[in-house]
Amino acid sequence: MQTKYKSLRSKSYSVPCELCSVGSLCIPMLLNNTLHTVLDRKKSYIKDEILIHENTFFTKLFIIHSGALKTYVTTSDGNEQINGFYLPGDIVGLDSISTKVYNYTVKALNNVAICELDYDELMSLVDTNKSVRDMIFKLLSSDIYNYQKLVLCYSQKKADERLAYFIYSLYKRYEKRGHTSLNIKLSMSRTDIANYLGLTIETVSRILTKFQEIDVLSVKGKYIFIKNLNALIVLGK
Amino acid sequence: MQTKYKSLRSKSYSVPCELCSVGSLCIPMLLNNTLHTVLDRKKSYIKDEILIHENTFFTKLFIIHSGALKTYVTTSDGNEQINGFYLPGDIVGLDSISTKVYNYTVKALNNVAICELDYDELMSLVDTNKSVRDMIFKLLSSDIYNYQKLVLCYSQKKADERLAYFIYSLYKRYEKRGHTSLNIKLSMSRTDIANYLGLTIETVSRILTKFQEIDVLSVKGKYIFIKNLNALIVLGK
DNA sequence: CGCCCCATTGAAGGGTTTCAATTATCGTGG
DNA sequence: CCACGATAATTGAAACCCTTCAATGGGGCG
Repeated sequence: MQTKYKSLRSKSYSVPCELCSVGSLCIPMLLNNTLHTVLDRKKSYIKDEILIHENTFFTKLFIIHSGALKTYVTTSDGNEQINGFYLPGDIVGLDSISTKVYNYTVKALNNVAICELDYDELMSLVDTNKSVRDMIFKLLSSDIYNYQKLVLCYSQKKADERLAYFIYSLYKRYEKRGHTSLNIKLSMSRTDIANYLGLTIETVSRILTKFQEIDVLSVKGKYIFIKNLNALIVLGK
Repeated sequence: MQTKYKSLRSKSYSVPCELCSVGSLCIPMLLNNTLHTVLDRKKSYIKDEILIHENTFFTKLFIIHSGALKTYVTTSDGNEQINGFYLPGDIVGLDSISTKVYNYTVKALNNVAICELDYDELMSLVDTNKSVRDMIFKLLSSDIYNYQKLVLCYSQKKADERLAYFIYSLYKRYEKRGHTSLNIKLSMSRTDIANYLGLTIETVSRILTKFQEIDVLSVKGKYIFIKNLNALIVLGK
């Protein structure tokens, strides 16, 4: 089943629909042909294209099928402040349910395929389908859980711990979607990583060389090979 | 209306039920007398009492009526790591919907009055009542929104900015619940604040004296008076 | 009143940033 | 295909911020 998808799509990372955030919602609904309106499948955006501008009106959630996104806000001094990176299977926009607007700009880090979920129609689905309801609650809740862990990460960890945690979390997010390779291709620049982690690009660079010196990673441009996963986990906390 | 509540309860901070997180859910439901089972109102816990132990099975959400809570996990080296502080109107446990267990220990910082919401019964209410459904979604979503901002805070801010942001966010959380006083009584120790902010107690202390020297705050033990709110906001970012 | 814990203050050390220079990589055009 | 320029990444040295270690001060509770 998974191989079938792999052969059909995804030269790089993508997620078989069965492993997507929306999980059971997606495939069966499509098969039943009941929900074309809710789920607008696989819109494509090219690298650096902006999907959503900060503060525009919230209407739909985005689920990444393939590629990667970043979200950022523009600070008062005109700089870009990255909120997060989103990988295949991730869902973007859950915070906007409460604010009614998108709280950040969403930009494609490379060519992406996106499934778009109309929120209002999703809500009507929640009312009629308990498993959808439970899935959405679980999605929201696990997002909170993940953010809580992220807050701990940032409030407590030093630079090298942050970076180790960041790389390991990339690995784990891919793993959860069925990609267990120790080779990771970074979709984002060092500048983006530094910005996101609240470090300088120089520090990120220095730590990456340090991680190579102690044989935890092998870094070549945007490609990272995890030579010692356990050590990386320990470094990340 | 609000004054009525103020006179009835709350020597220190508490929230009139109309301003509680559950908002419209709480009062009308009780008045209708339909939902005694969902909402177990105003259980009391004394200072330092543990409401919930980490990793125990999740059954209900906690809404604070008066007093304050802290949540923490025990790290591998046996130390306490504080996740957050909860004030009147706040809701605790939303992350546990996905994990099915409580992800931290919940402890009373002083004598507290708590409303307890059974999750399963809340879900049946979600199915029958759209405004409840919307409220819960909004609660979950705004929690995500707040955590996103918190992640930005911790990943980017220096020690003095973190502390300024922390104090201002305390002020704002009280304000949202109807307490606009510039006098804040800290429910937690310096040690707790330092732990939570990922700083040392010495740094917290030094920054507080600095904030006094520049006439932003006046600090006397657990009491903080905000002398210059705008300056505090600027310092916090 | 005295004890203990919490908070404050000071000086030295370590980690991160800043500034500056060099090297590597990518896309473009010849 | 190579050369070139521009951008991204790496490396080094000094400055700054926060922590660590140590000592002192203060407030609450028996």
